[in-house]
Amino acid sequence: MARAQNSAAEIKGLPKSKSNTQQALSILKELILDNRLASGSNHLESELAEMLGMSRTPVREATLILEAQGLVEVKPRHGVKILSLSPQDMSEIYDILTELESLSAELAANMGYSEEQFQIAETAIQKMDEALENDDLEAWAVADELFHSELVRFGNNSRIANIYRMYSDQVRRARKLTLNLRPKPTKSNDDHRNVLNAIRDGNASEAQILHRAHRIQAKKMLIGLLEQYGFNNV
Amino acid sequence: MARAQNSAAEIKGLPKSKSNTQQALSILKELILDNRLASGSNHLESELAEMLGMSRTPVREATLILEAQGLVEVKPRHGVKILSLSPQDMSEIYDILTELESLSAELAANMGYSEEQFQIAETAIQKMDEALENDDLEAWAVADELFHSELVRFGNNSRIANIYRMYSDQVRRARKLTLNLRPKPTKSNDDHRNVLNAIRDGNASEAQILHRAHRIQAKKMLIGLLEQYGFNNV
DNA sequence: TCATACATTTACGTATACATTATAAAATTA
DNA sequence: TAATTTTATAATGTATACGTAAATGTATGA
Repeated sequence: MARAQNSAAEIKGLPKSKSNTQQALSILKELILDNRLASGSNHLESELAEMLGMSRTPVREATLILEAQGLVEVKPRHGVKILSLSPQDMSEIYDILTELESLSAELAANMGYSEEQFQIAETAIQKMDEALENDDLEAWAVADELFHSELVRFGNNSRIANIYRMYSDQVRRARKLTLNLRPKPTKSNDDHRNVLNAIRDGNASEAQILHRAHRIQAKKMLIGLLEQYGFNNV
Repeated sequence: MARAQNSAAEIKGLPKSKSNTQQALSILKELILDNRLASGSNHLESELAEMLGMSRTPVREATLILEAQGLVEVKPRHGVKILSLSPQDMSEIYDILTELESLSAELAANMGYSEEQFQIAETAIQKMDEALENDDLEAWAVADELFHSELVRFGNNSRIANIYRMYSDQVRRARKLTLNLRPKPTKSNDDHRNVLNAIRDGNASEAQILHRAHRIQAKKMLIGLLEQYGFNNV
């Protein structure tokens, strides 16, 4: 049955044939983030394997990795449980990202990057402006995410980048729900610009303080919405 | 060959028979942290499987988890590579822990714990004092670690606790090397006491600031030693 | 001698078979 | 009926078989 090798890729129309384990990983992640695998639900290995058109082995490996990343819990005999994202969970994640991104901003300011290296971040900010003018919140969210990931990259701490990557999926998941409920993020754009300028100027503590403030603000807004609209188990 | 089930446990004399995957995980972790699997070295799955007295399957699962935790890198055809802990790596880890522990201190101060709940932390500090009097650095390190883990527990953020757990192994690894080189940690004890008092008093920003300062100090010392004594690849 | 093509080896990725064991259902007893 | 034991079921954990492909070695020709 080695012919089933690429079936999952074929079904999903994914680009290239990574290993089945990697495919299972990204597909499952996608399903979880889209809430097509509902939070709190349990799924047997064999069930997932069948769904993905591969054997249990790669699925099992994928779930173990997902567990290490905090997206699921593997409960022997109950299948893998999709963990939920309560406001409490989001609060935890936001707190962590606030600290680590702010630190990144601080580190970035001390790195002394050249103007050229700010290109992507600069573009991201511009795109956010454009998106706002066009009332295209989707595009805004994408650009916003790009800015944040650039910031983390500037921090030059690979472990922070890993942690960020780990949680960014879940942040995206929460954001998806609140994107159309939140006020127009005009202030966000200003915040970003100020942070970037502080980094440019090599003003580490300013960069850190500004970014932290921005994050705390964003958290308050998001958690408020999640609670208000009762997304208790996303 | 299902009789090989517990052989690994038997060999190592471990407590109970968790799954082989879990055993492989903890044994490998131990070997890595003790540097008995040298940093930078590569090991084939089959080699590790034989060493642990089990088949490739659980070993493979364990290495995937270890990879997700950042201790190894799985390189197809080259085996799993034991990642090294350069001063740069330790610097990254310390930076992260500094932020997250300081945040924990801040959160802890806002939680309003009762005196009773500080029991363990209080004991830890006392043990650190005793250990210093007896010049027992091992005992000091154990108590110090206990204090830090209590602090993280107080923060009441399960994800921070996870991250902390993930890196604490590596911190221990580095500390092992520097424990006898560092100056007597008398100031550390004072620092801890002050942080705990600030938490007691519900003084969040003070707790945060004190702990951050403590951490930054510790980092400077540790990294300095690592560089000075040339532990470039622990 | 060097480069290139071809053959060989071997480690990995995956499927599958099987052993183990937790759960639930059934049966027994008080 | 309720509690307890037994049995059956089914899902997991593990071993193993095997195809595939990467890395290495070998041979050939320039």
